[in-house]
Amino acid sequence: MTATLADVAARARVSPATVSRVLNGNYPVAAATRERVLRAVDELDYVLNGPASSLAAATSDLVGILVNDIADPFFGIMAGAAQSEIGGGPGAREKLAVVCNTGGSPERELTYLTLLQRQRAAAVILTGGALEDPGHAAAVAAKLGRLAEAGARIVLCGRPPLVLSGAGTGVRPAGPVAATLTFDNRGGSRRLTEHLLALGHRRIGYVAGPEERTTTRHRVEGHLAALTDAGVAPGPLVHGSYDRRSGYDATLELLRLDPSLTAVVAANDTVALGACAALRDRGLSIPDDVSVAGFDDLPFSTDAVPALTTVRLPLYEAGARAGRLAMGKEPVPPGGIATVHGELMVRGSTGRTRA
Amino acid sequence: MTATLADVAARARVSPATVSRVLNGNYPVAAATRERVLRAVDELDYVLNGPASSLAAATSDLVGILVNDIADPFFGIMAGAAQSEIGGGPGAREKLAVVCNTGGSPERELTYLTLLQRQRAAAVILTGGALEDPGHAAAVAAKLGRLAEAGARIVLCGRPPLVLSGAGTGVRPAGPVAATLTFDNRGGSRRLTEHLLALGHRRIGYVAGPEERTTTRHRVEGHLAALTDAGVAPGPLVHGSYDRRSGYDATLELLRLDPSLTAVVAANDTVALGACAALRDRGLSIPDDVSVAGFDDLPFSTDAVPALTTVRLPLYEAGARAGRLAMGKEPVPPGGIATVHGELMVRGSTGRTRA
DNA sequence: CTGTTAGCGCTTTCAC
DNA sequence: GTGAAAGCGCTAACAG
Repeated sequence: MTATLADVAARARVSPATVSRVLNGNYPVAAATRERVLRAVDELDYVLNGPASSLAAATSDLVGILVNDIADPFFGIMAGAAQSEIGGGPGAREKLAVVCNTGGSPERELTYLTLLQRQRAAAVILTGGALEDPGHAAAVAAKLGRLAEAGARIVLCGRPPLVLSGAGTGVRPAGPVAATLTFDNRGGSRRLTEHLLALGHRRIGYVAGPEERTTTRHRVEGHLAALTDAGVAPGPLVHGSYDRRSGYDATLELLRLDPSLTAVVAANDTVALGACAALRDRGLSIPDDVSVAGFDDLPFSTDAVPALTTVRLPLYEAGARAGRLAMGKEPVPPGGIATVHGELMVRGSTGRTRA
Repeated sequence: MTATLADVAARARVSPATVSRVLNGNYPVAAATRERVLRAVDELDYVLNGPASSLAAATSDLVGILVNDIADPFFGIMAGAAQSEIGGGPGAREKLAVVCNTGGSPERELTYLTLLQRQRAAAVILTGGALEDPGHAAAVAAKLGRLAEAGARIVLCGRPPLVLSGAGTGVRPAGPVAATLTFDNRGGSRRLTEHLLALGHRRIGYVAGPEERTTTRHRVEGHLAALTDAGVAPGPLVHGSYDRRSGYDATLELLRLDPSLTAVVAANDTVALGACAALRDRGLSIPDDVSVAGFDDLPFSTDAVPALTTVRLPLYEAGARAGRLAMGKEPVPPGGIATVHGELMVRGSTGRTRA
């Protein structure tokens, strides 16, 4: 039914090998021959058989991008940026950049990794925070090891460096991960809280992300570090998921735990939006009664009313860089690890405490 | 290096054929034998070679989901829902649901379709509005035809039915598309504008989406139909892209074209957010001076201040259904086409015109 | 620059 | 219920 490379060869009166060579463009072929082959391809409406070529070449043109939540622009922005650097690059053989949504589930993360391994993926990019469960971390590390062995380039984006288990003896190889782009969640969070402290806030509630996640922990740590340095006692802290509903509920709980709160720091912008809604519903004005701050600086944060004070993470740039790293189009940073810093964006949702 | 099926066979002291059979679970194998094979698989840490198996079986377990903008939750929600119905279904052989971001570019849409065809994808889901360029539409239809011929199940989600070219003679096959889930953009838009008319608005500006897109046209048509029925003259209309920036700029332009506007209808919620920002910056209050309405009812719309009046599209449900349809887990609707309706959500951003 | 020759690792009749 | 054998369609040496 479908035309094969042999059909093309016959029609162009050349050998299959020659057809393969012009298709892959990785070998000198006479212009006239190439012309003839290309015409035959066109006339037969021929499309290369991916599985066959992957099998023979022992590598595929699939690049997997794992995200925790595809409906969250935090991941969408990174994934889209990475994809734009991978797909349709002129010259090189077209790569198929695909995003896989783990939904934050460890099992699905492992399943996707296996599926990608099965497809002999050329590269895998893991985005966003990791689960801190040791068992799962080991399983992921092992899977990545096998992927890397099979030739896949592994890139971490917005995720802390892989901690290699075993004796921590001096110099050791970078492990299976080719490059890591880690976000300075701790530092960003710290600066954010320092900003609040500078505005006079002393009773600060914290709506944290899901427990056992690196992102959650690092942001909390930065917050606490700022408080400690200032000699201010930590306010109430409630965990939740990364959605507005969770921000809403958690803020209500925070208010219950400490009605004298003057500021709420949220795990991210989405959560902060929920926090704002809860405060409004309680009749509190932002920032006059309570200041609110988020994290990430997603596009909608500017449009919140009042606009959200937050920490801007260069998600697009980081995603694009991860994509280039995965393609080997950019040199790996020294030590294999680069830290991406956030920028404090002070906007209307935070203000001085009342006199 | 990597273990092959033959290795597993040797270790389990059975033939490769038997290993294949237990792995695919599509053939009777003695319990004891299966047990032995599974153990060998485990011990060798064996992972099936996808390309090899796809080549031999002439079909792969890849399912592609095409989206116009992965950073837009409109697509993220649908894609995530579809993926959850496809990936990791117990029993059946694990499928790899992957999302491909076209960025709204026709070339990339075609490229991804070719890449998916090359991989011998088991199914392809196209989400969101289509470009109305006849040439491109024909190219896409042709590609889908070839994909379908090769055994891929094609599902359209949130996209109008494929119009088959050629003589429109009576009964004709459904074409390459197995099922179409189309959104009633026209109807939803119409009800939204009727709502505005009922509130007394007569000068309504419209921020439309990108030109030459089905979604854009249908929403505009519904809006105009409502106006026509009410004998109200259309207000100014400006085209833009589906982002907040575009909504901001377009709204300013609308205000310039007609300073007496009392309402602005936006192409979608994101655009509406930009519109709100523009109005506020102009010192106009919502909805006292100008009412604003969006479309889609994305999660953040409830949190806008005031909360956005919009048309709720059941994106998650539609995406999930598309996923099931792609897997053949759900019967195809009669005629292959099902219309998904939107629900008018009246919230704070629209109000009566001033007396 | 081009043709020949082996497989790549798996599935699938067809026998037993 | 299990094994043997013949490819699936392509790439990659290796010659020429």
